Amino acid sequence: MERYEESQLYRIRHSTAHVMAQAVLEKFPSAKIAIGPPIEDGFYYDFDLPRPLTEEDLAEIEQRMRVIIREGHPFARREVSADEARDLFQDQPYKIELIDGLEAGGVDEYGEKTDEAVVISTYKQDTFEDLCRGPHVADTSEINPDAVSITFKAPAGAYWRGDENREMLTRIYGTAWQTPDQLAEYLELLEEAKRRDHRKLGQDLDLFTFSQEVGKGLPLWKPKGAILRDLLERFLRDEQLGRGYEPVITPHIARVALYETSGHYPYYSDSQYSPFEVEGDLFMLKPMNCPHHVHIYKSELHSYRDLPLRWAEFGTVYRYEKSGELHGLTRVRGFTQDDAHLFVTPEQLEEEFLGVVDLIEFIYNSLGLTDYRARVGIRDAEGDKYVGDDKGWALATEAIIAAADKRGLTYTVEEGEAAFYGPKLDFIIRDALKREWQISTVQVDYNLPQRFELEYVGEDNERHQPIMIHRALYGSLERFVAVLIEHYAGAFPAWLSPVQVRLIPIADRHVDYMNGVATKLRALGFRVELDASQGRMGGKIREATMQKIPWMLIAGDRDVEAGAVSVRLRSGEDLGAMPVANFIDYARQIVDSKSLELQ
RNA sequence: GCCGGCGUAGCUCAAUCGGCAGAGCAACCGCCUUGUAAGCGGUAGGUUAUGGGUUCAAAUCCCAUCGUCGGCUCCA
Repeated sequence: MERYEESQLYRIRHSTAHVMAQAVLEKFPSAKIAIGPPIEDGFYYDFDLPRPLTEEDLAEIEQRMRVIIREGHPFARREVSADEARDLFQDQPYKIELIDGLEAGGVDEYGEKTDEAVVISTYKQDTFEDLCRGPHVADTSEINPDAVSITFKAPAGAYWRGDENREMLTRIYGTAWQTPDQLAEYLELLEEAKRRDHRKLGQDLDLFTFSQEVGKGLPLWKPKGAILRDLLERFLRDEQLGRGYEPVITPHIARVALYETSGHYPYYSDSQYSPFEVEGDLFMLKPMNCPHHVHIYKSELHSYRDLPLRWAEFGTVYRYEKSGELHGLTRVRGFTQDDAHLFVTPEQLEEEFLGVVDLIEFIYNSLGLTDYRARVGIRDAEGDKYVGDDKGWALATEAIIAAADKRGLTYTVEEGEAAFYGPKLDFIIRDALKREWQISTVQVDYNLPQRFELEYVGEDNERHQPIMIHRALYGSLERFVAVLIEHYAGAFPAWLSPVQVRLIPIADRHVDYMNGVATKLRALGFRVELDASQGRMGGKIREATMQKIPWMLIAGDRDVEAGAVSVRLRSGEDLGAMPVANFIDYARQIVDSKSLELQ
């Protein structure tokens, strides 16, 4: 496949960014320009502007861009010396800073390191010349003015060079495509994402809520959301039991000293809540479960015959997130991990690691999350944020890559993505809208066992150090539920639906019959609601459909007489009348098999 | 945390230039007794996020705080 960076679309977007900068400078001649690269699905350009932008400004700039594009200006490249460049951009302090950097050969305009000899080049279209390494289209006529938009997304603040200690600039986002149809399709995708937004569906479907008085970033699970989450927990818990895991339970606070030993405290101090004093000792809310589990291990002497130990806990942890970073259920200040720690011998490492990968893939497939990729996160060169010796890191990294290869996973290796105590294998799923979410993680850890002096007695009667595998499949339940809500657009598979069956009597005289059906279904474990409210059947069908309830069972005189129900699916499909017993057989099969379909 | 937008009934939204806070849905009460995506009528629901200021008069203008949305950054 053609690399995005080499595609025509990339050049179009990069060039449109320049056109936008020209239009902005025409409107605000005193504006300072920073950088304007193409990004996934579009581009942006950062400006230092004399005043905040309004919607009218954006519309005006967009119109001006179309005019510039239609005029058909060529993009002219030229190479300049650093001094020439400084002269050219003497009124542009951000460009000067970039030029200085380029001259030093350190970084390119994206702030990335480069070893190549740096050639400073500019591109000029019409009246606008920008420091840029390109590439660009040959002429603005290659841009379709009707496939460009900058009004589709609000401008936003962005720090110069992403550094929160530097100037706050105004970032204008744009998108550009080759045809207006592609633009329309993209905008439609954004609309669909809005419709699927878990925050909106969470409210519409009564799953969860937030309260200012409780505190931001602290989700409150309503009954329908709680049952959904509980079903996911039960599903995994049962599966884990069948795979030799044992549950453990640990409290929500611990002494600060625990995290000093584990090494978490210094490394993650800015995402932890302030410690509090209890009887002269410092405690804190637990930011992670592993040190607790480690101490369960330490509570007795283990034999190699005990290993592997697989201990799992749905452990709630608390981490400080800056207020501006909170987002629905995906970024919260307290969340529950489906955490587990495996204590293994070196000989068991690969098999146990593969066992975790197998569980991950089983869960994904069960939920219809079939589009995912793996990522091996290793430490980066500098590495002052890591603990442990090189030998342990090398062993752990080799083990992960060997296991991933054996499993036949396609994966990428990315530097700087490791945990502070070890390398890891992450699973990233793509949801129904092709958005990526990092969900599962498996980590190999030689360090915590060392820091906590864990041991087991080997066959040789000597003390040995076990290796720990940290793993989470859902990651955080909150976040996972959010991803599922958006993936399914709120229409959960029947086994996960908070309400599986809505009973709709056609007239009041059918309510008694429906009560009997409800009792029968509930006794079999179905989650059932009877809509005995005033109103027409049509309205009740509409209501149940909007609540995305899988099955609507409707009964009037004909059904009562026949001991039947008329079955309608949320998709609108009418399965017609069937004896209640037949519906039960059919629905049980769908639910028990965790089918992703309703028939 | 920072930049910008927004905050009106449980939900979705209206209220012209600063001039009587309103509608639909939901809730509640009735009527209708219904056959596959909204039957009809009524009742109730508000310190317009909070606090201060300007004004004869503030949902509307100004300041602060809180929340929220879009980003930046980070995410064991």
